[in-house]
Amino acid sequence: MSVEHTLLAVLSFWPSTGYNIKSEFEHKAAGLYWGMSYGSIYPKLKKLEDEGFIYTVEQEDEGRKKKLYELTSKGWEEFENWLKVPPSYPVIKDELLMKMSTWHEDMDYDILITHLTKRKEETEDILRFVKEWPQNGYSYISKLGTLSIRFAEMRLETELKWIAESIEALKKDDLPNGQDPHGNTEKLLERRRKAIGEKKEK
Amino acid sequence: MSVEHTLLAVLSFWPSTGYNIKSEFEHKAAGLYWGMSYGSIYPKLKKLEDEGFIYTVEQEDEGRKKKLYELTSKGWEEFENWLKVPPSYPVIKDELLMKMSTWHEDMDYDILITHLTKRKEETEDILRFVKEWPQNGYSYISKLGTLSIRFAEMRLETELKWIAESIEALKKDDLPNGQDPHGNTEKLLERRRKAIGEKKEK
DNA sequence: CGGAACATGTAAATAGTTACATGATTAC
DNA sequence: GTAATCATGTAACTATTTACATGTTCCG
Repeated sequence: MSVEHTLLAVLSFWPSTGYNIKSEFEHKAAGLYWGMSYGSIYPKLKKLEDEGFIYTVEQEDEGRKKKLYELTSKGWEEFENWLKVPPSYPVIKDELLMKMSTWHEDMDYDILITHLTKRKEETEDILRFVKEWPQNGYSYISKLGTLSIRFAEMRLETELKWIAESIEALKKDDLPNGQDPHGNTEKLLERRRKAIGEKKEK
Repeated sequence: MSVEHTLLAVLSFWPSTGYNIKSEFEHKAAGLYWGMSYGSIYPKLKKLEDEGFIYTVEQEDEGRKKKLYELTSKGWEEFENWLKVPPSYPVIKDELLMKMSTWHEDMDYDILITHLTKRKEETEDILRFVKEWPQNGYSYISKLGTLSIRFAEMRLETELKWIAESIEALKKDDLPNGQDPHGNTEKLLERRRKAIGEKKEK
């Protein structure tokens, strides 16, 4: 998914500066938008301007000088054509799931519980924000924006439910049965013991 | 999140080849793991070997010659230390949500419904896989793997529920009310009309 | 015997972040 | 007056993908 189109999308709401775009992304990272660094934003804005998708509305009058960018007709066209292109399937990179699914039985479950607890708190924070956002009285949220936020909300609630279940299962040592037709759990632990043992002998 | 640690994590299950690692990632993209290209995998495996985290177990005997990589004691240590590091918050890049939340009222909702319908089918496919995976009789899934897969399942089910609700709302034109204290919806449409209009005059 | 899948790798291009440089304005 | 925030930008680095090159083995 291209940074360029994300910038056009943000500018479609209202004319913005590079700095402002970055701040927008800062806490609205509930899965609807995602972070970009200045090192990406400024060069891309320049590129989009050179290509005629956006233009600058210099604002020197009110206080600070800043470069407000606005969509051109070409920019609106490009943006709307992009909206019509079927979106690619989302990319989710969740280190916690990766770590959890590769955790092995010779490793302390308590550390995993700590990871889950930390995640619980982070998720609760975001959920709190997501719930208040459409009711704070000042943010602009369109009808479809509300529908999108509804998804973020549902997803976060599902996550919290899963975290609670998982911590419970880990604490009670009441884990579901896996599927291990070839005794891989034992093989893994054996490979590990052998590898670590060989080291000790040296 | 580093590719190196992901490779160590995959190799912790069993010794693998570069080619094999890539295939593993191919359909288990249910959010637990994510894609990597050969252009990333092979150089990184070499690097990990040079640094003593993995070593090759040449397999010329059975059929094709291939380089099986296995963890060294140093590799196990690095892997387990990585597991203990608190995971960073997941990154979700969902183009559909981005498009939906920036969709505006002068654009045809039918196209958005098409996007949602496509997403529904993709999600159903993955959910089907995720549900069968721990019961197919041959894949190795640890107890914690089952717990992780459970999350993928819950998340996908939530997504389907939201998609159904959203399509319904769009079809009936029964959308939730947004929050627009400054008349931004009208401003947006006005800016757009003006931009497109200016073009026509030329 | 030919095509699909297995298997390894590299070079060039592209994408994106980090760290730095610079300066204005606002709030205390 | 000084620290925080607003504001723009670049250079160097790091990461990652794409496209290509090359060869083997399995299956029909």
